[in-house]
Amino acid sequence: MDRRPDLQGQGRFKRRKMEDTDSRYSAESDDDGGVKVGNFAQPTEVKPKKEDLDARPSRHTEGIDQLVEKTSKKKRKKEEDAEEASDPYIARQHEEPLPKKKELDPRANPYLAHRYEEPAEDEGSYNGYSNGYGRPTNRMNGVSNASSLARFPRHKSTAAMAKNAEDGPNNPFSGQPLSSQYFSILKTRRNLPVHQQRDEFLQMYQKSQFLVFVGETGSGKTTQIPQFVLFDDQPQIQRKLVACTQPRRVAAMSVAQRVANEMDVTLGDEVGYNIRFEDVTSQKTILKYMTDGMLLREAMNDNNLNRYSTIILDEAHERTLATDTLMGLLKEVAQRRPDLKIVIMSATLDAQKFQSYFNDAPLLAVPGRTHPVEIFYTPEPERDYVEASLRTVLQIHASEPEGDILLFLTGEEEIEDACRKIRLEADEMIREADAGPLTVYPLYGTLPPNQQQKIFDPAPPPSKKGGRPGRKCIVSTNIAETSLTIDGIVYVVDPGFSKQKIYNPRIRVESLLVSPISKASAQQRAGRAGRTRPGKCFRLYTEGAFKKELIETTHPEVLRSNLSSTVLDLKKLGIDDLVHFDLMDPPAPETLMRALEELNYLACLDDEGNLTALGKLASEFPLDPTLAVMLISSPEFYCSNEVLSLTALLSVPQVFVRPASARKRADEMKSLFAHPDGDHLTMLNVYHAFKGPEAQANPKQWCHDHFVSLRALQSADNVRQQLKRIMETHEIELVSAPFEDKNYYTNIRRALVAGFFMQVAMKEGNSKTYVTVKDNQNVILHPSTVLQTESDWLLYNEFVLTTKNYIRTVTTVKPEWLMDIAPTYYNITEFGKGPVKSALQRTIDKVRRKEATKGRKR
DNA sequence: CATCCACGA
Repeated sequence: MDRRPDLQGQGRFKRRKMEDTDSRYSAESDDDGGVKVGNFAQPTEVKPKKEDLDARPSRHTEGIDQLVEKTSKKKRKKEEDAEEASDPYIARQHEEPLPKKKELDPRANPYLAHRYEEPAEDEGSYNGYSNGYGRPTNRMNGVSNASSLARFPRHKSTAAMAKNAEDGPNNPFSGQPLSSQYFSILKTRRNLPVHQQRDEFLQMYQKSQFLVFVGETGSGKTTQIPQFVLFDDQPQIQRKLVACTQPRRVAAMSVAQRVANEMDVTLGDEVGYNIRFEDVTSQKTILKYMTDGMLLREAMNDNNLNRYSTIILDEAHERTLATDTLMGLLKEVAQRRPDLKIVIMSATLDAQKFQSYFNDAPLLAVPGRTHPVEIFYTPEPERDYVEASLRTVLQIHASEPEGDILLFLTGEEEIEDACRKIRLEADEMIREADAGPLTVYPLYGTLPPNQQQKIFDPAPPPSKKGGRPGRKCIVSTNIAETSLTIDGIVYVVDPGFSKQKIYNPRIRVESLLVSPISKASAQQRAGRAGRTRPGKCFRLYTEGAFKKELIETTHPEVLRSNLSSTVLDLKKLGIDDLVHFDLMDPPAPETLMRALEELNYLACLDDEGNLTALGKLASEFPLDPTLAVMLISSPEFYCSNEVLSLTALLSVPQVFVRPASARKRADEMKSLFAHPDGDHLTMLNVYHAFKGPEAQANPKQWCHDHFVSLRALQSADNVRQQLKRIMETHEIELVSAPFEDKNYYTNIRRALVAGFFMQVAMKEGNSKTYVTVKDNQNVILHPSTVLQTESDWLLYNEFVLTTKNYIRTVTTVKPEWLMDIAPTYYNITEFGKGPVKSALQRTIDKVRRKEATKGRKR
């Protein structure tokens, strides 16, 4: 462990100039109806000035105009102590004698629950999903009957030729007669802005391997460009496909459906999509929409992406980890495969950066089709952005013409709180000032889907005939910035903050921080007001702050994340020389070093930084390396069935639900499942109970009654099946100790150590604080833990840095396990003097004494 | 006493 991959000399941050962009919002006069919203300066034209982009993640926390202290949270009413509830699910500690199996109430018996029948594999939901990525495409020469297309010269076609083929009478790809619906869609398609530049696009596409395509919202790029490519690239001739990647699953699915309609084919035939758990493609497929993560997975088993003739990366400006990794990979693949064409599609802001990254690729820009949005700034900085946003929303409701409101806040609690206050104030306005009705909806990712759907309900009608019109106000996290589009929004209120992930490689912690947004984000938010008609955006900061304080674009994820998973991916993608791998924004060398170090400790990389057998195996799993290593090691601990369930549970959203209205009952229900050794085993108890006959009789009711999330558990089931299949493919044994075995739970806790030995904290003296081993961070238990006893050593799943340093989802472990299972990491000579070292030394001494006693007895 | 932005495999 003394040799580490040498990372010296690669710590340069790339700096690239940002050019002026053309994306600005037109400013219109402020006199519609003579209504002026007080407290706002005149609308101003937005034109970002030239600025360098510093590639380093911002670690500062100061606000936009000034550091805004959040209003102190209302102290919650102390809830009365819950009555001692009887505990049918509590797992017994094995020190106690076990009751005989027959005496157990089946409902109370987690053992019976854990031996649930493995459900028959539902092929339907997987649609032939297979692990064999890059399987040969045995497609027949699909379009022999499409005469109009057969004459197409590959990579020499024109818009006129395409138009001719599109005009029918038969479908150029399937040969079938075209429907009347097709021709009606075709008419609207030809009105899209991109259509005007079809020839220009084709010429650039034909002459260059890389092409950067810039199109604003409403240009039609996501649906049309892949079709333009299809006519010219003719992937079916070579039995290849055109891929178009999306950062999000819903987008991949819905766009594929739309394009299938446009091309008058059945979804899954010529046009399909591929997301995790769902492969809706067939031998016929020539255009495939997919998530960027999915294409990355495929690339791991097909390093040259040989299945594809053209790859289109859509929404590249969002700079997800997968997009960035793919871009770096495609730069290399392009050299090995001169026949592969690559189109990068992005919003305007980053165009030049993409161009220069892809060897000065040609750029084509197409205007969007949106309505103008007036921007208002506050003349003075706001001290409290939550208070200011409430005031602004109410002011809009009081004095602006009809139209819905979208307010951006940072998190669930803030949003729910704001919704309550707006409702209260609005009711008063209706009573006292005859204001129109106002419906307020919260919106955030963890909200159940049926409640998320409510935001699409129409605004309320006037309360009486001829009364003032009603409107709706949506209070949302960043989810409404990109993932969800709500039509009918006319007013956007933007306080200028969002929660962002930050990674600190020094202490290996990812944390969420309320931070100022970027100019790009602010523009995106404002744009949400102009989807259906001209709108207004109220920014709760000064114009000066916008110009001077906000960074141009949000730092890409690759600069804000722990990269161990990405580094493992890159190794599997055949990138040997990470140091010279050309990422668009190279991460801090310390981050890369940390990732390599972690993977080395996990034995996924050897001391030379090469992928080990374990590393190869770990990369087969769609999991973080820690979880993958834990899962792969679990048969050694005779509990791979259980660890498989646990891994699935740790990969899905929180299983426990705790609605504000029923916190006490939710906590009571949770305590029914509590295991004295911690949260991991508690989650396992929930899962086993969920798979038991009582819960399966009516899962929805059972989950509701027990305050657990049906969605999360079903999703865990899904993940479990996928992981199980991968285990079977690679012949990783599925084994369990009998539940009566006194080591049943100990085995699982020891297996946890095999992956999470780097995430362990030790108790500090008699206080409630813990200190993480090696990184020496002071941490406390997250309030959600079920742990009652104060254990000296805890293994944690997550380090959550919010108001305090929390460790969340914890399990008690023993120091002798740590040294036994992870001897390299717990090599005592590598610890500096301190409480951890002394504690480890005491453990060694204790073990030695025991051995000695044993020896004498013999 | 007190509890996580959004995605993805």
